[in-house]
Amino acid sequence: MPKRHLTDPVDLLREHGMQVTVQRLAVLRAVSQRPHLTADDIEKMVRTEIGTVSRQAVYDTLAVLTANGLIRRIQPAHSPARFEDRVDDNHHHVVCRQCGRVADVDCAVGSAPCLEPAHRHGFVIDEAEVMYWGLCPDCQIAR
Amino acid sequence: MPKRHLTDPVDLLREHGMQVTVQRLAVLRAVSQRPHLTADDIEKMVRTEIGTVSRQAVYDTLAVLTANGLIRRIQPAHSPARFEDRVDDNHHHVVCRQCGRVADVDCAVGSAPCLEPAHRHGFVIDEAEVMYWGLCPDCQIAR
DNA sequence: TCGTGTTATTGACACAGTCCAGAATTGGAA
DNA sequence: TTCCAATTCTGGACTGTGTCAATAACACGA
Repeated sequence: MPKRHLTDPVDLLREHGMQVTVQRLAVLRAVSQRPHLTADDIEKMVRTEIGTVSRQAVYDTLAVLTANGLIRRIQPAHSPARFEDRVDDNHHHVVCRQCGRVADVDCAVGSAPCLEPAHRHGFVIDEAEVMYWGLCPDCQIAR
Repeated sequence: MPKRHLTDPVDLLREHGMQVTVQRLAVLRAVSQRPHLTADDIEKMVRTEIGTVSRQAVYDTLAVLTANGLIRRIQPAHSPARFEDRVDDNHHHVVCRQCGRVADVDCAVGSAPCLEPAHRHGFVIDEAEVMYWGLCPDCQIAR
C-alpha cells in the first residue's frame, strides 16, 4: 500500500476536515499552477477545466481554503485580491504599478523583517506585511 | 509685512498651482486634524463644516491633493482608503484587524526598512510599504 | 468686472465582493 | 447500499467604494 504524499490535495482537504469536491480540487490546482491569480482568473480556469462553476462557489472555496491555511490571500491596493499556495513561510511581494503583476520576494533583512516597530501604540501585532512597489520588466520596456 | 508660515494651507495650494477653494481648505483641515480618516468620514466632516459638498468633490480633491503630494493615501486590505497629511517621512502603519483603526509607526530597523529584497525579479522598485496587523487596545479589551 | 480655465454638482455607472434562500451533493451511520 | 443531516453549490439581488461624463458654478488675473 503506497504511502500518499502529504501534499496530495485530497489528503490536504481531508486533514482539515473539509469535504473533497471537484471544485475545490480544481481551485487548489489553479492556485498552485499559477500563483497570484485573481478570483476572476481562478473562476475562468476552473470553468475551463470542469465545465461549470459559479462565482459564489469560487469565492466560498477560496474563503474556506484561506481560513484553513491551505492558501493565502494577498490584497495589493488598486487590485482585486490574489491567491497563492505558498504558505507557512515568511515571504513578501513586489507589485507592478502598471499592470498589477505580483512576484514573490524574500526580504534580505531576515526571516521576520521589521517585526519590531519603534512604538506599537498598545497594539498587539501578529504580522508584518511588506509590499514592494515598482515596475515589472515588461512594463519597463513598454515605456 | 509678516511672513506667512510655509505650511499655511492657502500657500500650500498656491505653491502647487492649485486654486484655493473652501472645499479644499476644509478637506486639508479635516485630514490634518484627524489623520487616517476615510473618504466618507472626510465628506461628513467637510459637510458639517461648510454646509454642503458633493461626494465627487471630495474624491476629486483628495485625488488632486494626493497627486501633488500634500496628502498621502493608504489603503489597507478590507478597508476603504484612508488619508493622512504626514508626508515626506518614511513611516508605516499598524492596522487593527477588528475595527480597522490605523496608527503611525516608525520602523525600528532603520529609515528605509526592507528596501532590499533578496530577488527583485527584474522589477525596478521605488517603494517599500510595511503594514503591521494586530489588535488595537480597545479591541483587546472587547475580547 | 469680465473672460477663461479650473473646480463642483448631479446622476449614472463600474467593479469586487457579499448575502440569501433553495437545490444539490457529500460523508458517515445503519 | 441507502438514507439522513450537514455541507456546499447555484443564481440573482444587493452593498460599498470609487469613477465617468456633462453641465453649472467658481476663482483669479487682466
